[in-house]
Amino acid sequence: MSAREQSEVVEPRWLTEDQLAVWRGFMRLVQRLPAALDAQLQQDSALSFIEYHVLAHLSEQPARRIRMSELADLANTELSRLSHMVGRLEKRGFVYRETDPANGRYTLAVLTDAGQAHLADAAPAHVARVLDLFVGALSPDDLRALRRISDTALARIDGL
Amino acid sequence: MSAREQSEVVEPRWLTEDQLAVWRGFMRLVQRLPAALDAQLQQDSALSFIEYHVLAHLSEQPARRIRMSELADLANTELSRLSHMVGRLEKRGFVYRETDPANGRYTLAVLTDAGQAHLADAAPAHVARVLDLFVGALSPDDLRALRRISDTALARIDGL
DNA sequence: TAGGTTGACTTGAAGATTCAAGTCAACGAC
DNA sequence: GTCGTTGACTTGAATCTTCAAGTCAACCTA
Repeated sequence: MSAREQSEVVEPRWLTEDQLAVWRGFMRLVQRLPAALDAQLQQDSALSFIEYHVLAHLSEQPARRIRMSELADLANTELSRLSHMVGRLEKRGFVYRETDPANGRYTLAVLTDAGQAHLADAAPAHVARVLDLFVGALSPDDLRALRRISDTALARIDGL
Repeated sequence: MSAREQSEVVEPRWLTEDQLAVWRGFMRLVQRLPAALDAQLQQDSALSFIEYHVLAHLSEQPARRIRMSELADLANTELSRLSHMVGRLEKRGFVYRETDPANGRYTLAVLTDAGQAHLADAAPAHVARVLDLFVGALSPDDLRALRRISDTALARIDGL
């Protein structure tokens, strides 16, 4: 690298007024929508939004079990956080862990009947709120646009 | 309310396959985009995403000061969380508090020169990442769609 | 097959957020 | 003017998340 390049000052890039307005609005949504869903779940079912998703993803797996690391990816969380969280869900009897019989390096999280039942209790009100607050307002065009926007951004985030 | 109504079972509502796919993708974005921005800010400037926004909003206010409750709204957080957060920023010398001289019930948060300087240091890399990961990929149509979607959802959330 | 490496968790402490109370200034009713 | 009420914070404890280490099984590699 040349001295010229080393000392080069990168011109700061900024958002246009329009971009900034959309960005701020979107960030408002990004903070407030999960908070609203959390509040409903917490009140009605004593679950956080992520705990709900952990149970929901588990219930969709064959034999209601899946590796911790895969579950962490599905639930959009780090493994450490998931480990603590599953520990708490385990104490409540909703989940238990077992070493993967096929490979001792992996741990499987398993949904219990009590966990499945709790999820089934929680789901209707949660889904209703998702529809009322967000998804129900999306037109087919909105759905297409949002899918495209999400996919593009997620690809960029994965590429970090 | 009649006995008929009291015992009425509400038919559960569910998401279509298409809605569910979009919703899951969007929630993935909602969790991962802030995490990616947090990581960059934390690494480069020892600030969380919300702390950054607190400083940014303060710097835009006349005399770089604003009521705690207004700041909480702008930063999309609860007052209690903001109070703890401002306490930490205060310890670092980025902010201080004073009772509103116009009305003793209010507290003003004030951005210090050190806070302003820290924000100015942090901003370019943060804005660059916002552009790279998200805003830069949005077409004018995307911007319009996203603004519409955010506004609709936020109106519904506010109406709770 | 012993020794080192990698990947998948787990753990405990430190730090942050949430929840439920508590404080305090201003206001309104009497 | 005193008394309750309201609204805007603040506080401390409980809970949760993050960070840095630690453990352990499987896999290389010599």
